[in-house]
Amino acid sequence: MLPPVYDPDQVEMERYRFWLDGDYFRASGDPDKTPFTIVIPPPNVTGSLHMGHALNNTVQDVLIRRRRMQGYDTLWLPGCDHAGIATQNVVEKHLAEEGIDSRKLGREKFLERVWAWKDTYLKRITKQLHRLGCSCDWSRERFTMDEGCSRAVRKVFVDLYHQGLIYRGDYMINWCSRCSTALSDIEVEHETEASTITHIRYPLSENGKMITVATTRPESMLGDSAVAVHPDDERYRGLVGKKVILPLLNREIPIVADEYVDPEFGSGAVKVTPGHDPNDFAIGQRHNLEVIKVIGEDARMTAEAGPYEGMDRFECRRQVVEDLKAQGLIEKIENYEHSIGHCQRCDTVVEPLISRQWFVKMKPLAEPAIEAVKEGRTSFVPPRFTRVYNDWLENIRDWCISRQIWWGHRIPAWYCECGQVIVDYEDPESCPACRSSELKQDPDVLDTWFSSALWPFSTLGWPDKTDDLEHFYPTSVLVTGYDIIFFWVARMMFMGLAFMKDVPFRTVYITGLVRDALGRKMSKSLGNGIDPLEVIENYGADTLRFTLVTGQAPGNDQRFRQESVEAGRNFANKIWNASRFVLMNLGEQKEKGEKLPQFDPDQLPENLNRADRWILHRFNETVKKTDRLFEEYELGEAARLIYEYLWNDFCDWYVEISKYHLYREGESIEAEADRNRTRSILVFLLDGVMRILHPLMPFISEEIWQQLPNRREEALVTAAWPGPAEKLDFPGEAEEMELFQQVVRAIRNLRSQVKLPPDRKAPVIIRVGGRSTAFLEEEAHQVKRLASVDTLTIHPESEKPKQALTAIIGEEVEVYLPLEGVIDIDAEKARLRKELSQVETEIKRTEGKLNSEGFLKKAPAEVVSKEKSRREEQEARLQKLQQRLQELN
RNA sequence: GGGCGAAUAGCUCAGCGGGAGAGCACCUGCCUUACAAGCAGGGGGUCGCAGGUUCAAAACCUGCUUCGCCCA
Repeated sequence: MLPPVYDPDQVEMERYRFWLDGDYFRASGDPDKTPFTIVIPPPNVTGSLHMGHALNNTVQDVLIRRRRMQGYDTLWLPGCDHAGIATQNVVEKHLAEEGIDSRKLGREKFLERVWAWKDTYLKRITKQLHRLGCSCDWSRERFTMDEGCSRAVRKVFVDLYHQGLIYRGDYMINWCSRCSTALSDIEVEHETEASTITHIRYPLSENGKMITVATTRPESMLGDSAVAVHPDDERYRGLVGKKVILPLLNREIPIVADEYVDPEFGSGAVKVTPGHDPNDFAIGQRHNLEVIKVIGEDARMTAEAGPYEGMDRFECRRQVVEDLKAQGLIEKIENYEHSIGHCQRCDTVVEPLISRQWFVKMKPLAEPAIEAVKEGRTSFVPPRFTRVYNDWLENIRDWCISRQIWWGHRIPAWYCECGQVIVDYEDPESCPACRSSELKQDPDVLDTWFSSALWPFSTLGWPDKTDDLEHFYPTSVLVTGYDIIFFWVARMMFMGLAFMKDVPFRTVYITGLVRDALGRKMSKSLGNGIDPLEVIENYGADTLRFTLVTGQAPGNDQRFRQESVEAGRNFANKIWNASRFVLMNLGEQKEKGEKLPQFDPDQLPENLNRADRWILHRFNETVKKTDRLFEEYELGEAARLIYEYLWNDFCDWYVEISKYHLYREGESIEAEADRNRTRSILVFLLDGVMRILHPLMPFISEEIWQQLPNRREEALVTAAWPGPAEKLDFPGEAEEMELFQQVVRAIRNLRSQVKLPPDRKAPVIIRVGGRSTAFLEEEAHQVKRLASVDTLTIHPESEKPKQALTAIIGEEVEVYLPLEGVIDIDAEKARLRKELSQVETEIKRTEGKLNSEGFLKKAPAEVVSKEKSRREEQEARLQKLQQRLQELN
């Protein structure tokens, strides 16, 4: 028999093995079946999975498992990303710890080490996804640098180059001197920092009069090639075209007029450094200014910086200020807050500089991507992220794709000494222009996101025309965090549209961040990250999954708290024990290996009792509602609904009620029929709830389901998803059961007032009128059991005993708990008064509505009649309460 | 500067036009043969503030405050 406490450790390992052995996760590729496809956001091979991955992959697994049960040909395609800069950094650091300098190791040897690293971590990540229960089709696993994906990258690069959408040139890029590579605009993170702004005086050549400019980067003045003022600025009108002497270097530079200058800011004159500022670069182009590079790739000053050559950029900043001060050229230095760019990967301050790099021309690619979302061919959940996507694509700048690192897809461009550039699908042997075979391949690699952008089709076999590509593209849903809408979602969109002529996915489901218990972002530097594997080891994967899903509303951040995990663990244990109860009570047939009578919702047995009908009704409602919520991606709400049904309806009421029937003595045909019917319903309900629970908590549900009798399918993972059944709708019984529950609760409440323990049975008298009499009499045996009553009297003319506590339920029912001893009259009066005032408030509210002409005229009829019956009920209660109170006085 | 989100019970959060909800915490009583990771009962809220729309607002609109995020 099952142990009384659920032990996920044992179950989960075995169950995952069982699924793999049964090959249940493999997509058939059957062209006659409707596909449902998700490609995994490939985790970086830098390390292990964090809580964000756990959430992201849980959501995907939930979506995939439900569709699989619904009969779709589901493909969840797994894989990893080579993560260029990130991985190179990690491996370099690792090697440094061994005392190895990567640069000295050389490109080939270094790459060998990275491939080895990749193998190790890929295995680790795969194992982690297994532990989480992810039902990926492992036979189709891919890696961004595998042969196929690399071919896709090459094809896209060459095609875009030939279309003129990829070009090479000298432009302002973001440079990380620590990673020693160029970065794209979005790999730079801007942080507002407290800094200073230095106001420097530049003397005019002609008369030595001063013009003041302000800068947050004084060292950049060494690279100034002009001073700019606004063309309409009266103060400087006469000076445009004149020259100033650049201090320290004594270079003569012009004063130019440019619309870009804000006359309101500072003195209205700005220094122009085309070599080290994107805006200044633009001004420089308009005025044909010299581009002077004073800061080099190593973050040290170049020869152009004259006496400052070789100095570190920040050291130079101090020195320049000091030297200017000495010459009396500093007007003032003010505290100033401004935004400073940092490398996303290593946090080093990024230097804007001019460099020869490869770029993707974005406008022509972005437009179809904007259009596709406008037309609704791809939509965001929740929809507000559409704007984030649009705004970015509408203001997009060209994408710098070359990186000066080793780990990644090598740029397929060769340079000949004759100056010819060769970009081709195959490695060239000789120069088509001069026949020389002295060709050098570009040493750089591509931005990691270049290959990630192709992921939805490169993984399905593109550029070959494969069956998978035909069947599974476009994919159904992409699940990802809002932090990579720009990096990844938008780029997959335009690449998919450009090369597949269709969107890569129909829906983009955006998840929020998983934060720590205090609401802080989990980070390595803070050390506040929680390892999902540790949670799995302590609580089980189902618990982790349930915790993450219930904590989650689409697009919103969530906090990860120990208490929530424990709540999830308790739920898993509750499921386990409810199942134990059912399995332990299947009776003699089970032991003899005989088949239990099967409950068939299409052919309902005649002897269903009220509670049976009620729970079937509740189950059916739960199926309907959760299915709708899953459809709307409201996974957290769906999980909550299942939780409530299972715990509050099934366990707290139906299981308790069923005990009466299961434990019924006797060999009579009727008693046996009663037992068997109850057993078959318990099994049916357990089977059903395991099905709707399976996507959320696959391990425990499969484990329990495997132990059920009457199984028709071989595994829950591929068993049918339950649909709503009209025959299970019993609204009448549902309503009656609600009153029944109220009566039981009322008795329990009265008992609790006088602290009667459950083993002290007591008599109860119920006075009841109207329709409720008959059914309450029918359920008397259950009321007695559930509320510890010995003799229960139910009658329309029941009199209240002198010494008794009273509860009033609805319009028709009064419950008396007679007390032979002394009752605390004051306490009872206080309780009734409190209830009275609640009823009065309620009546006031209802009256307010019903007295309003507007309400009667404009509100829907059903709302009005609901309010009316509510008022009647409350007024009946009011009367009874007043009467009881009077009796006590 | 522009945009987005959050503000609901002590805590963490659902609810998003028609009776204020859950989990945890708290108080009371129970080891009742599925479960003490449990059972039963209970207390606790001018739903951030101010206007407006509506017969009806926690929910919709406008403004504001506080916090957080993204973009420039």
